[in-house]
Amino acid sequence: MFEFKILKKSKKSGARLGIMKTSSGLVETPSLAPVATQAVIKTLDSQEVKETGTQILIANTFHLHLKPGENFIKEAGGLHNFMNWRGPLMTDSGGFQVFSLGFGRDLGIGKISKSRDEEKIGLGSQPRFVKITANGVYFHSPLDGAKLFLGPRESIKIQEKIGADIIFAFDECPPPLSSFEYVQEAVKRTHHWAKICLEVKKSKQAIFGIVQGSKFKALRQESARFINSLPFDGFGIGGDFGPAETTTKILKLTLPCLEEARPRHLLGIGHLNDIEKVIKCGVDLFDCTVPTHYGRHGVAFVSAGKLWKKLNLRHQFFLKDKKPLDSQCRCFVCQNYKRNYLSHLIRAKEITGLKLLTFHNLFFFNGFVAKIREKIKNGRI
RNA sequence: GGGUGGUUCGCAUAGUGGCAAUUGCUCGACGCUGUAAACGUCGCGUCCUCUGGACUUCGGGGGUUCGAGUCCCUCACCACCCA
Repeated sequence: MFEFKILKKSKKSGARLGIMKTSSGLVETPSLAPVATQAVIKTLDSQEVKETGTQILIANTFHLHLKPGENFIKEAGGLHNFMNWRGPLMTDSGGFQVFSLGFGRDLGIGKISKSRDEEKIGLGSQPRFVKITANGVYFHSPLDGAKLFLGPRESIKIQEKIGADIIFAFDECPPPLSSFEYVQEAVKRTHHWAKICLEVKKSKQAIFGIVQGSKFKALRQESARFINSLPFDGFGIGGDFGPAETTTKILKLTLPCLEEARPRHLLGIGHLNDIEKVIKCGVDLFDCTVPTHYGRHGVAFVSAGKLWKKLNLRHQFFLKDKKPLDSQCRCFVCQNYKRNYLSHLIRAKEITGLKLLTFHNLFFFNGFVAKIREKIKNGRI
């Protein structure tokens, strides 16, 4: 069962307020999907994740295939039972690992352009440790080096066994330093794979097709039109969008090529700076590791008047700071603990420190998005 | 009193005669956007005109040597063993 209902469309921007119905419950959109790569939000249990206001999680096909393996999850009663998360779940297809374990690893870069880097990836380039072919991708397991192959058929089979409510088509996430020609080929592969994913899927899970095209407007639009022509339940928009300032430009050109009635999930974008901007472009869902990842690295996102700021609790300075992490925040961390203690825990590498910051950051991000939903409702954006 | 081993960057360590000198931790700075991520990169004697240069270092003092953290003598301290 899968439905998406748009409750309100903004008159001031492309923002939409909606409800996504899945077999496991509702998701108010726009929403953040925190990243539970290994069927867990690192440091938190499912009950705690719920208490952060999280409505939907995204787990990872590639990593769960390696460990514990989809068959174990299936035998455990599917991902929901396995991890005791009763709400909506998605699985990413493994397409991001084509990048992160491939060119991302080779070049030591993330998927977002940092500057106007020169294009280093030309047509026909291959990463060192990953081989990309027309039918799929050969990987080496980051756990033990074992060879493995993942293509559209494999990814879908695995995702069916894992059993999330929403699954993603297998795609290739091209690196930000790609040339036009390289991305063009990657988009072709992704489109070819998208069709296969739809053909082989037998389950009743919802499936989202992924739009690629990097920073190239023509490719983005072509990809959006193509993916839109296929009977996907929703859309993922992946890859990079060039330097920060071009992200919204590209989204504004891409999203109108997608049927309005189907939800759009922006893959892997969700710094606080980006969230409102992308929602105004018409994004309904997005996932991002920033709140959890930064939390474990000692950084808390907190209110600063109407805005926000980052606090790096690793700094000794905070050992003298007796204020709550965020005096405007109603989460249990901010109700019960002070910055001096949190800083101590982080500096002492205590696991509870990582947990408390993870909890707060997720609570903060979810609250941040909830406020944006309010703004759409009230016609303020 | 005798013997043996030790004394190197905040701590712990590596150092064969050519070293401002290893590694780990601590400390500091920075970075993390579909998680190879409780992680990574860099710095950590002093100073400077800082992709390089100058100066001062390896418990103290003396010696051998072109050159000593490394060899010799001596003193101090620490550890263990024997009285």
